[in-house]
Amino acid sequence: MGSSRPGTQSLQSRTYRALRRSILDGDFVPGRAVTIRGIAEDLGISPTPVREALRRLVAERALTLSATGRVSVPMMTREKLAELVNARICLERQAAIDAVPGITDRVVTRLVRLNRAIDRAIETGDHRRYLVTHRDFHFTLYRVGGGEVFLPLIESVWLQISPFLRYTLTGEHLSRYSTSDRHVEIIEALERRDATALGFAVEADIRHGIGALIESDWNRPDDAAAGADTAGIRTADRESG
Amino acid sequence: MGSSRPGTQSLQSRTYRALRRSILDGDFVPGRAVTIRGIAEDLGISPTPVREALRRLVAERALTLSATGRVSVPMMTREKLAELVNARICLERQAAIDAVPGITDRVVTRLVRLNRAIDRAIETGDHRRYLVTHRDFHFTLYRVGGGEVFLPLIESVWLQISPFLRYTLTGEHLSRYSTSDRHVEIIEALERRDATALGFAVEADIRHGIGALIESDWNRPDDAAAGADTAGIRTADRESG
DNA sequence: AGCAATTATTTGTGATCACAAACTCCCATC
DNA sequence: GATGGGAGTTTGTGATCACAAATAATTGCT
Repeated sequence: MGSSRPGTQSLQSRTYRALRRSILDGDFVPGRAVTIRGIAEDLGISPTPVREALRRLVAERALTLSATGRVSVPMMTREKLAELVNARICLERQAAIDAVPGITDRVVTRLVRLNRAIDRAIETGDHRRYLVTHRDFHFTLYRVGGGEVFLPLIESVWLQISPFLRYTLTGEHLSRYSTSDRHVEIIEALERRDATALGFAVEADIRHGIGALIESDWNRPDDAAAGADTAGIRTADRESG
Repeated sequence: MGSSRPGTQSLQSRTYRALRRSILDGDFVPGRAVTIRGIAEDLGISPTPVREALRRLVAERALTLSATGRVSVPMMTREKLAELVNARICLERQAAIDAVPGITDRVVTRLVRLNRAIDRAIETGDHRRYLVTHRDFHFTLYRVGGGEVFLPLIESVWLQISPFLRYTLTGEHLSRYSTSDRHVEIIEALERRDATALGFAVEADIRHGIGALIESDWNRPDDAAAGADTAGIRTADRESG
């Protein structure tokens, strides 16, 4: 209605999508404040659609709203990360299992190709491309059996984890803790249409990918937190709101 | 900031809470259109905060946004309900299990008391009070181990199911399919701090509560759907957006 | 009467504005 | 030098307005 052309989506929607993508791609630093007018100026639009896009991301727990109304990228705490991993396992194992009946050879082929793309990203050290292909691999699988319920829930969890990945999947970790071998297990389970094995493979993939990186980063919380206004992990930071 | 008094919450927040409560309490009829200006007039406020509250509920999947931007209470489909039940089982079983370490006698006592309140609501046929106490029972449990991750996810699923309960948990069903016996199993598992048994009890409670009602309503989809502008269940109604 | 086209109304979108709370920066004071 | 207070700036909130798309109502035709 406010759209200039009929085919064009709403400004609020496009803003939301742009911000969401930035978050998933790891552009948002935990703890950074996000202002409505700031983004509005960057995009050359009025504050109104930006406000709505931000509030939507807050509703999806991708961003947090302080008691004073300020929007910021949430901090990660040890407890929260543990919960997020639990939630990922819960939801994604079920989503994968639900996908089994709908799995075709075509899907498997695509997953194999995506897995190769992930390996390439790791080899070349392309962090951003790794995040994109890795995400594509998982959601391609979940979309198969997926409906309107599980996918949004899973996306919400991924949005909450994504800003934190900046501090973990970088440099040496990226090559050392390659997840592609776990993905191979997932693919093999899919080829056999073995739901039980698939569930275990997905759980192993999640635990391996996140769990290993928790320890690696937990033992030296200073190198990331030292940098300027950004802080990676705080032990227990109760937020109001 | 826009708040007239310092202690007062934002209008948008209060509007959101009011609408959300109405949805959970079953006041919203599936298929009904919700207009921004309509609610704004009812509450005597400007459209701005109402729009934000609605968009937030859309983000939480409590309401749907059509391609034209119109907000309405979502329709229920067979597939969607199955997914919602799966999601409830996934998330709530895990939330209950996570709660076990934090369970105190005090919590158990409160759950027993809430369970009695549920029974009273069933006996007196107070549908609204049943919904409130039933919800309170579950979330009291989940809040124990609960953090900032699982509870919002679970709440989102409940918001999606709630409008549909209007067509199921009414009159005869309310008394016939009493859930309190399943709640007793939950309480007993809690008293023994038996996480495994608790998981099964929660799953049984969810399957029993929803599953039985699926059949009962599925066999006669006309009595509810016949009424005026409201429609309860549609077999497969692909929505755009 | 049934149906299509046209008009009228409703409704969402996005911009702008006023206001107050929150934040920042600076300086005076201890 | 560190701390507390105060002026200036930034920021979120909510109201209002203009506009276009969508829906509803009405008219006109067959």
